Amino acid sequence: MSEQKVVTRFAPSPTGFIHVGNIRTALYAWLLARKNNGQFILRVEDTDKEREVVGSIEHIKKSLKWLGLNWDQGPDVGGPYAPYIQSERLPLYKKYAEILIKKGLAYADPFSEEEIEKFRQQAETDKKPFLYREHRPEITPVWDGTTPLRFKISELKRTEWKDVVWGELSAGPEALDDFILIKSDGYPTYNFAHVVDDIEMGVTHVVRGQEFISSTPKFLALYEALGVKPPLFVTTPPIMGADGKKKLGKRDGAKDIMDYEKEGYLPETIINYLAFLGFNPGGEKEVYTREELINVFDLTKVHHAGAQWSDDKLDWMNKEHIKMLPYEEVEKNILHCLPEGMKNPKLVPLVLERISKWSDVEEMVQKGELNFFVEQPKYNKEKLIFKNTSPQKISENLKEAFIALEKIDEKDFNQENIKSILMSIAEKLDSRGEILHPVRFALSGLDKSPDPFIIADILGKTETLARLEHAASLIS
RNA sequence: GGCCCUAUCGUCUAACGGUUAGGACAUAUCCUUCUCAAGGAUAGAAUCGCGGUUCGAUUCCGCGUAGGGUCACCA
Repeated sequence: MSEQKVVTRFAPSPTGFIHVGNIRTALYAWLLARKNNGQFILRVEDTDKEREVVGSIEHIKKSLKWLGLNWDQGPDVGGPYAPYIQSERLPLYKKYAEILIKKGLAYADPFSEEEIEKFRQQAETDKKPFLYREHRPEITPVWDGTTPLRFKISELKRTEWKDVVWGELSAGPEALDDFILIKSDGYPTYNFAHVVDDIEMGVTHVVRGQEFISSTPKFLALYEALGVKPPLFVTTPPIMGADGKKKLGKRDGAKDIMDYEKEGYLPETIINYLAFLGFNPGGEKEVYTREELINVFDLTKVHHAGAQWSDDKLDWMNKEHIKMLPYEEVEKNILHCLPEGMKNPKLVPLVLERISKWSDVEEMVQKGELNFFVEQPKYNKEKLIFKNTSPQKISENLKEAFIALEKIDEKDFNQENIKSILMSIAEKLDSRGEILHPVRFALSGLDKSPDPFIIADILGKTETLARLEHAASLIS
């Protein structure tokens, strides 16, 4: 009756940054562990020393931390199965290799890389899948560690297994091969090392992308050879690029997850969006907090087909998450993005409704959309004219606006009062634009801008009146 | 090429044999408005094809088609 504790892991290799595809797998593993009060392990699979990129472990940890995917065991925090870096666990793989050798289930590979390459090319010209086992030597030398150690598939059979997400899966005997356990450089292969570690660390749910489905029969053969019951397999669907139909990978321009931080997306947005790309709890709610996600996450509702990435929807979702932030938080972030001289809380509401992510603020500034705040705009006087209204009329209206606004007390010079007073004038005209347009243009100098009331409020009484006066002087 | 997997609006998805096939993003129109943004409303838009099973198929089965994955001393 003892309930098995859920143990999941995220096991990246330090070959650079991690992108959304990697992160979603990590997220599902994390959600699964959190939902079940289990353990989430971070394990570094650095067995390919050639592809290793310096600094990537730190970068990956930074990415996970930014997203709040905290790990219970791993490189920094340690844990009962430390170390959590595969290159520091070499003796363990050796030990497992010895067990297999003793059982007669592993042997030294006598072929050179060139010879194997020839076999492979032959298979290709024959249009057949390459299987090493078809070249398996009769007599194998004793393994001395200088050549690869291969796993000996003992029984060629159809493999059937159950995946938590995909259900019943199977593969023919051609999926089985004498794969390499330990490379000639002494490091284990992924195929071997991850199985050993998952066994040692008591991983209950192996969460990974569907690119591993086709090698699962090999893993199962290895579990069988070691006499260990395999864990549950949780296979996630791929994420497709936004334009093409290809799986999103680094080659197809998949971005570093930290780029999303730089662009000003909230980590909650990334988590939410990623969780829903390939999973849906049912119902019509789409914006979820981290805690809500943990609650509703359900492996049986993870999809099988790939889903296409959409920046549009991501932006929309980020807006939704910004709305959920306390206002002080929003203000802090927007002010942070504004350059010196523009760091004014009054600009925040105006900016807020025009952005979907923090970096949009910088874009607004760059486009000059906020320049009206720091300087008297320069423009041609023709721009003040509203449609067919005569310059005389425009001039009169500007003066009338000036007089009306001048009457407002300095301390009452706010959006509401400005609006009511200007609108009362506007209503009497043939078209409200006859006054609203020149006033707005006099204040902003922009074809497209926020309404004149908010701009006047932001500029303050003195500056507002000065700009109206300037406009009137241009046109008269 | 072998093996494996997948298939609902343009996109993300809901509907665990019976619905006018629902929602969201995007798009369009309208309202609000001098403009833009935001907000509100409305609209168009889908079950890949062909056969079965069934009183009834988006849903189950087969075939086809299309897409994806994989076949390393990479993970």
